[in-house]
Amino acid sequence: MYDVATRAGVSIATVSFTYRQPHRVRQATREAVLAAADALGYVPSASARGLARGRTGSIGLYSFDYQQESTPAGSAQTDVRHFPLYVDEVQRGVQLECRRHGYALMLGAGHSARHLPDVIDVAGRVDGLIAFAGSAPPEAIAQVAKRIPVVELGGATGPDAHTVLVDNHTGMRELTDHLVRDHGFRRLVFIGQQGLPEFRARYDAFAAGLAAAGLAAPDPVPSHPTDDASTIAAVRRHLAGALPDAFVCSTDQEALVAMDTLTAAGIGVPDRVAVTGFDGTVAGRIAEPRLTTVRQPMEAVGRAAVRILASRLEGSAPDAHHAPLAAPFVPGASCGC
Amino acid sequence: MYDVATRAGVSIATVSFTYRQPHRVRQATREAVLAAADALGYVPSASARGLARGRTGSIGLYSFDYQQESTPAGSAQTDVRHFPLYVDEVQRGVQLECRRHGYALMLGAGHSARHLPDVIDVAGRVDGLIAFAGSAPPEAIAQVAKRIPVVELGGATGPDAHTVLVDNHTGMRELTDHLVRDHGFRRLVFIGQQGLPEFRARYDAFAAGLAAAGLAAPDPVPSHPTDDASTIAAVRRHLAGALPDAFVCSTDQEALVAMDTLTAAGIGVPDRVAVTGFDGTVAGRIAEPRLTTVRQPMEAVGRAAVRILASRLEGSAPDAHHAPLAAPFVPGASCGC
DNA sequence: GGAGGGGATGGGAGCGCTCCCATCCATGCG
DNA sequence: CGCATGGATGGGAGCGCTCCCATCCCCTCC
Repeated sequence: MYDVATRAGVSIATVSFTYRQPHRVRQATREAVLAAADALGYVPSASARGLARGRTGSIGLYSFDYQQESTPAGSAQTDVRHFPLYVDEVQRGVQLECRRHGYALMLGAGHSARHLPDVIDVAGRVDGLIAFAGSAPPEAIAQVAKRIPVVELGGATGPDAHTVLVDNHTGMRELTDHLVRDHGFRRLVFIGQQGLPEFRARYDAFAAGLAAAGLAAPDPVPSHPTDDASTIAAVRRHLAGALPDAFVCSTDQEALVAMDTLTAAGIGVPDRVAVTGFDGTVAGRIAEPRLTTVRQPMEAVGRAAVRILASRLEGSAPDAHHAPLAAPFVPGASCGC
Repeated sequence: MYDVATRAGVSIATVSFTYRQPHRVRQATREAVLAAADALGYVPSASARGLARGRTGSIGLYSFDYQQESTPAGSAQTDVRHFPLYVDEVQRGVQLECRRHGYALMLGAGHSARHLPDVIDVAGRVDGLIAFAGSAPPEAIAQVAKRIPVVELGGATGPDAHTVLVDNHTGMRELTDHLVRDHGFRRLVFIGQQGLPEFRARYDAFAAGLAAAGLAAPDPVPSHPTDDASTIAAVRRHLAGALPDAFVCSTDQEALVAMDTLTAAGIGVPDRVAVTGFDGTVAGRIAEPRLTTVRQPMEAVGRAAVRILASRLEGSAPDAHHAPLAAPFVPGASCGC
């Protein structure tokens, strides 16, 4: 910048103004500065700018560090890793909305190796942060939230905790009703973790559906969407005795793994047992059989998250309490339809 | 940091050392500092660090600003926009490899609205940049390349221009041979732009294939992968007279649009005309009919780009001249197979 | 022709952190 | 018991930019 100023015959303040408040600089001066910058190949330092302004102009997205390696070959869903997961589809929405608002997007992920930029690190680089609940320690997220606006996807709303509301209940209830009413299933097993509000909502809807049919809801069988081994174990546990009528999974990812596990064990889906998911990922859509699921508006979730941050950052009134986004039940073939 | 230092009863230098050179600080001191940081909810400023160190620890990815809006409903491939395109799949590779190396990833995109962070802007925030050829003005990329290492995907290699080499020729040649030899096609039309080296290589391979069969290669029909309208126009131009035997497209995206256009015009693919693509995107894989194409190792391309930057940034010797990545011919159903 | 105004420009103090040196302290040795 | 030695700290000068003020210059108006 000093060089540019020298070359243009102005002070560094003027160079700065040329970029930040162009209207305050005379046309001729502005052109001279830009010409000099061009000739010198001036690339402004975002670090310096960020330091001086106190804002970086970028938003961070912190997500899971899913498997680096591909699924072992041989499984029916081998290709699954090449299709966008829930996280990826939300990310797309975040990306698009960031562009629209003119924010750069900083990506980080945790839960694994050493060198990884952790959530605090990412937080230090951005004006606002979007994080998937469970991707980072809650304390860390809370700490960050005290400094910059944070949207925790799948988390709870609180004083300085924002989230994008999705109606997890209705779709799962419909799905459950469908299994019970239309298919006449009685023995349903629920697979999935209960750690996060959104997952609890899904189980609750499931349980409510069973209750409405006069059935007792079994406890959820623990499994974690990012840990396939846990899902496999959860399914295997039910292969011994009488097979249930259906495995209702908390996420598509788990449902796909479940289908794989069953198929590998020689148990046909949906012939001998139904499997359902939740999310509506591409992988589930092209799986064979096509997954019965509840489709979250993933891109919309990502976009909404950015909008919340943007309104926070720009001081404009937040969207008030927006209505939860709808997540419709989407019957596929994996339930036997 | 000042507060942390005060609270821990040390100087700010010691706080800094605690993070950057932990081994130089006595254990007890280190713990005191970390405890204070924790209690205070200290979030280090990456801007300040970046400014002081001269490096940010992040890598930038600059790509196309594809359509914000979804494809108009009603077309057979309506869903295509929801599947990862070439760019997305490369991005996945970049993301994964960045994580592995401990870099944060900064995303930017251009070619549209006003507020968008442009390539220079992104460049100012990172230590190294990966850009898709054609996503930003060549001069801008050249300018950036003078300051930080840049990998231009699909671009040419030069003095301070890196790129990831992909063998565009072999696969396209095989594809062409397949159409001519196995299907006996004679009238082939090539659709695609010629602006970038990789696209030229594809056309050249196509032309070489025809030449080997004693056929004259028609000039490529201009079309741009990110501008569906141009592709539609290119196809329509050939609907009047005798239909060609096949439309050989420069990218999957164009091939999908071509299929759509043909279907909409009542011309069955592959019954009345064959269509082929290039890239091997998910969208092509699940299209109906499944697209005959050449599959680029997209994730590997992204990973390789990061590795090149990493070696540049860390001073280690670059990978020497790596062999071009292979891009195999993948027959589908859209050619009539 | 001079005063008054307003826009254009320059000065300069930080922004929060890193890292080179200088300083200091605790040991071990003569 | 004094001194050399080496590791542990503190001081402080920037890193490149923004933006508040002060200054200056040119115009307009009386």
